[in-house]
Amino acid sequence: MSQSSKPPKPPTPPSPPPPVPTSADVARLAGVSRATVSYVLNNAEAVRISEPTRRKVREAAEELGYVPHAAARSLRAGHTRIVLLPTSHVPVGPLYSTFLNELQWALRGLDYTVVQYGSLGLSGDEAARAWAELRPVAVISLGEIALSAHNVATLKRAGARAVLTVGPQSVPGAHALVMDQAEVGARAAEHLVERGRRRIGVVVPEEAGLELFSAPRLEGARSVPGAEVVALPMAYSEESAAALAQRWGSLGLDAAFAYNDEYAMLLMRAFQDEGLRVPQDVAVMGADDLLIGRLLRPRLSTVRLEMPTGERLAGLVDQAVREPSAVVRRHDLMAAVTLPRDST
Amino acid sequence: MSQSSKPPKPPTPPSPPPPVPTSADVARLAGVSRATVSYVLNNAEAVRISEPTRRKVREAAEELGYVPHAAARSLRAGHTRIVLLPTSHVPVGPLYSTFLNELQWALRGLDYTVVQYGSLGLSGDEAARAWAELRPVAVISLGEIALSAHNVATLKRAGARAVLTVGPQSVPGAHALVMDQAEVGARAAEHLVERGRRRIGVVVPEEAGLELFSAPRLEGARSVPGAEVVALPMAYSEESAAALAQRWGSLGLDAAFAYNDEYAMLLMRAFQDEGLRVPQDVAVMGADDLLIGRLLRPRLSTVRLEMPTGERLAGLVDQAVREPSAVVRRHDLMAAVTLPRDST
DNA sequence: TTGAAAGCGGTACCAA
DNA sequence: TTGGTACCGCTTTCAA
Repeated sequence: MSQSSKPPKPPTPPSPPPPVPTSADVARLAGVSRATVSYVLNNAEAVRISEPTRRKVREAAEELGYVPHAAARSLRAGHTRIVLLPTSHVPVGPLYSTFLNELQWALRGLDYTVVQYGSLGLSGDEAARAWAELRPVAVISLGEIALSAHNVATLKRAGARAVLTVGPQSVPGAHALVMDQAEVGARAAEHLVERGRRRIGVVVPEEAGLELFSAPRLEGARSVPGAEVVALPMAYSEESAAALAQRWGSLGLDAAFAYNDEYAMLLMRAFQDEGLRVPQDVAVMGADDLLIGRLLRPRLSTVRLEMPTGERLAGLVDQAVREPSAVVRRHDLMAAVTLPRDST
Repeated sequence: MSQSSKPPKPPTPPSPPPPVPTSADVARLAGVSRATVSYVLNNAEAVRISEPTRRKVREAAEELGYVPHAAARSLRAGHTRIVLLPTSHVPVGPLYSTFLNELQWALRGLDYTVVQYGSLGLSGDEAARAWAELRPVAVISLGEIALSAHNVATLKRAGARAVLTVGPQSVPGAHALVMDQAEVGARAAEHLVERGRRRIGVVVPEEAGLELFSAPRLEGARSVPGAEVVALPMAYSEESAAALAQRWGSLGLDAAFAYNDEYAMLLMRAFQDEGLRVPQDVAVMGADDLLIGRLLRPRLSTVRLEMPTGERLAGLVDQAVREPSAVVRRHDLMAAVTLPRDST
């Protein structure tokens, strides 16, 4: 651009953001080559660099506040250490939070970079594409988005060495840890039948995104001999619970199995406000063994699904990444256990 | 490698993973140049490509299952659209989950890629470096990790155009949305004093990672004239609550302000099991206005901190990214409001 | 012990 | 309307 004339500047080009320091800048400042910088900062074993040089490089990097560019690095390397964890943040409870924590911790210990990718409102195809763009070495789908075989293929073609699904159903091509939600429903219904109940209302959340869990729980309950099951839609609100409790009498039911302990709590409260006694007039059962269940009076009977530890899952991921073919596509089933308390 | 001899293969080199398709592969298959592929797939406005060519390219991409490489793209572009959301998954409740959902949704609508980065167990420095490697255009710290001015500088030098903090304290260099946790404590104590209580026990969680919130809440309560405040450590468990309830009589207190509604619920339950009447013998106050607070009997009085909507925060981020200098470093304060119910 | 240079995948300028 | 090509930042042979 010519310096002789001074064209009117646009309104606010205040300061062109200062350029991000690169390894070339570090090299220049330290008076060495970019190669040397790379060797020093990565503690390359295969090459001996003199101590004075190392110091110079380290100081230069420090002075400039140099941080390597992950994208450039992985582009060159041809692969990443990213483990992608899709999340769609349904309020799924502290049990799940704790598990996520463990998992992230363990994966970081294995030198993976855990990236949670919010996929709320994306279709399976859109989500899979978006994830594939990041070239993750592994994807762990916790069942919050329904993944098709085609989606799994997309991810694998994009270099994913492992795709694990933890959810109600297994997906072709992926290593599946099947949480059999149907078993949760079955255990609950069996318990209620044992307690002499026959006509069971199963509370199904109206909230979107929970069908993957709630539908199999309902079906599981239906599959139990001796149980007559009625599906009861209910939202996670006091109003909805109150409405359900009010028409309860006309339903002719003697037990309720709620989607989880939180829905059970809402409903039990509403029952009590209606003057219904738990468990005499109506038995109430929850699921997931949340802490609140033990604090309620009567204490809430529940069904707990054993989760794998985060560490175990992290190990599974790592194994699959190292030897994708060695890991035969097992279906690890997680057991559901009944915890009888006072509400049934 | 020679084909004439057959050297013993290493145990399991089963199939070298098939290479990930690149835009060059698409170009080859479509019989065009890489440039053309780029134009077509990005719907470049500045260039007119014939319809037949477009179709050829699209079909080739489809056939190969081509997905662009985000790292390569952003390397070339010199910037990303990544908004980094550090998470350390303390079980912080549905209020927060909902907010995160809104935020992610709104940011995606603004064409940002939201990446949650699990930073559990990292120091501020380690975390800032790890984040900086991803070259996010913006970072939104929800206060789960204490960010120093130096950390903010690291991020900015790495190209972050906006660093927002939402938390109890403002950080130099960052645009801060200050959630004044002290105000929460103050509101609670004021309310209790109004109700004629003087000696207030403030429940402080023993769980790590909550100090950033709990300490200011305690101090806020201390600052209220007429209130004598005693700090009471308690873990999020029935046992801990029961132990506290047992020694309550010896403490000479007439009210409890718990860290949040969940801790309040635990404690209230333990009080009742000890035969203490709420609110006659002891007033109990929670915080955060969780749903459970309304389900308890007596209904739990609480203090609610108004969160900004996810959409508003997303807008703030976008504005800061577009015009970093235009956004003067405001301190947006979020108000705390008291919700008196039956437990006080 | 250190440096020069190629190349990872994609974009955009300049020519044709 | 399309193709050739330089370049983004980093790692890693290969030479010196």
